[in-house]
Amino acid sequence: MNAVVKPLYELVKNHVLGRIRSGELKPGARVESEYELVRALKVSRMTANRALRELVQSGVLARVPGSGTFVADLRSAAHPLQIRNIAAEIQGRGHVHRARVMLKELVKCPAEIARLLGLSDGLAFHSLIVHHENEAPLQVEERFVNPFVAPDYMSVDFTRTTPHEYLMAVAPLERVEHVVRAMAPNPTVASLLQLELSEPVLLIERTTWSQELPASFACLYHAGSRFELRGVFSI
Amino acid sequence: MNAVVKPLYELVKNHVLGRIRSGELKPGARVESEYELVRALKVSRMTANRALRELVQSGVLARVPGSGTFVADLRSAAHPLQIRNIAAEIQGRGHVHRARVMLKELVKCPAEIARLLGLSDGLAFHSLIVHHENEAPLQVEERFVNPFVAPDYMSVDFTRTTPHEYLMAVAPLERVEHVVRAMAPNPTVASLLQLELSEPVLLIERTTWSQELPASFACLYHAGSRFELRGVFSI
DNA sequence: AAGTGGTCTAGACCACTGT
DNA sequence: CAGTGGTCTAGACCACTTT
Repeated sequence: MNAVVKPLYELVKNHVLGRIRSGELKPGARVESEYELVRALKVSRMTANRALRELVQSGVLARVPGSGTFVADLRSAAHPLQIRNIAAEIQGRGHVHRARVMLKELVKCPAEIARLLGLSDGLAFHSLIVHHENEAPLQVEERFVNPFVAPDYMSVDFTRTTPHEYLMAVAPLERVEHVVRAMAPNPTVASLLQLELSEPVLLIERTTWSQELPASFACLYHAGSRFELRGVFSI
Repeated sequence: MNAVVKPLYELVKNHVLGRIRSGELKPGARVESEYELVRALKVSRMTANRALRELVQSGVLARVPGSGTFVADLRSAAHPLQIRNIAAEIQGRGHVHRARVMLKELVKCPAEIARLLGLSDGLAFHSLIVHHENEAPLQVEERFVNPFVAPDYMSVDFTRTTPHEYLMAVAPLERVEHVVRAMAPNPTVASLLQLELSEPVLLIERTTWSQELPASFACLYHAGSRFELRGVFSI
């Protein structure tokens, strides 16, 4: 096993995250000041500062100069610019990612998707996975994969590797296309995300190309109340 | 007035970004080491380190311990959230765009927005416009504008020029930040979009910077059933 | 061996908030 | 006024990659 030596600022982050996870600190509650962390954890102020700054960056905390640091209203954020995978996203927030594999099969897929993936026989790998953040369902990922691009897809353990990670490894992405929309969930998605049918869902449809071939088509469903997309442009 | 003093690490980031934007540094190219930046820009190593670390975080650079810092390969040619002009969008589909100006006023804006726009007195221009496609409401645009960036905002005829067009004309964009989410509409938005309260809405919150200043904050509401965001990445 | 990134410290000055 | 966050410095030690 790897005896992982965590950086000090990670320990500081975990100290704060622990108090939030345990319920001791609710959204809006005040967090220790940098000097309090310095005294309590015997770290330098720069280390405490980095820990708090990164927790702000990942959306866990909010800071008000001259006033204090507070627990942010819990809402997930993702970065469409970096095509990150959901597991890294969740772990970056210091939370636990768990994937539940609901389906993993070879199917004759709908005609529209067969056409999108350029499959003459319509046969594609199909997976349905629910990604959890701290045991709360965050994303339902339904994916159709081109067998010619990723022939070993069925033998991957998706509780350890996300489909996205696997696809990136076997066939580097050339092109990604996204469609984002707001919609009401269908009963299956609502149930998997533990939502009422009236609660809006943010859907990202993602098509990827690799080796000059359409590689996969994914529908990523998220609870509107627990997920947001963030992006930055700079010129 | 707003005498903006940029943090040193921002200047370091801009130094590197400038060399990338100009084309001097291509993806894969080596960037100055931390010590080189220390010597060249007369900053401390911690400052150079923070600048480079944040550029890694935003996907611009990649670092290899023991080796060096490099321009990241995966650059998005287009953003999922393209800077779109709703009027051009609609006209591009061969349809008729019409804007109804519901509000155009100078207001004391909410504290959070005043902070975002860097307004000490909290006074900002405020507009509320409904954009129609062939007489059907497509987007509700609520916008707060920094008077220091666009002092003539109140005299613009928004039935002829969109706020976005006007802002682009008077002050070229430097940076845009987006947050996208799915939500249920509030009664005002539902009524303006002619929606049931149960129909999901796609909200884009957009903050723009110009001339080194926060220029505007906009909430763009769209009927989930009539609007989607599209984007492409290429490598 | 020299260079590089990763981390950490113990100070410092500033602007702002709250009392 | 004391407390807070925001930034910055000039050192330091370490593990790693490159030469």
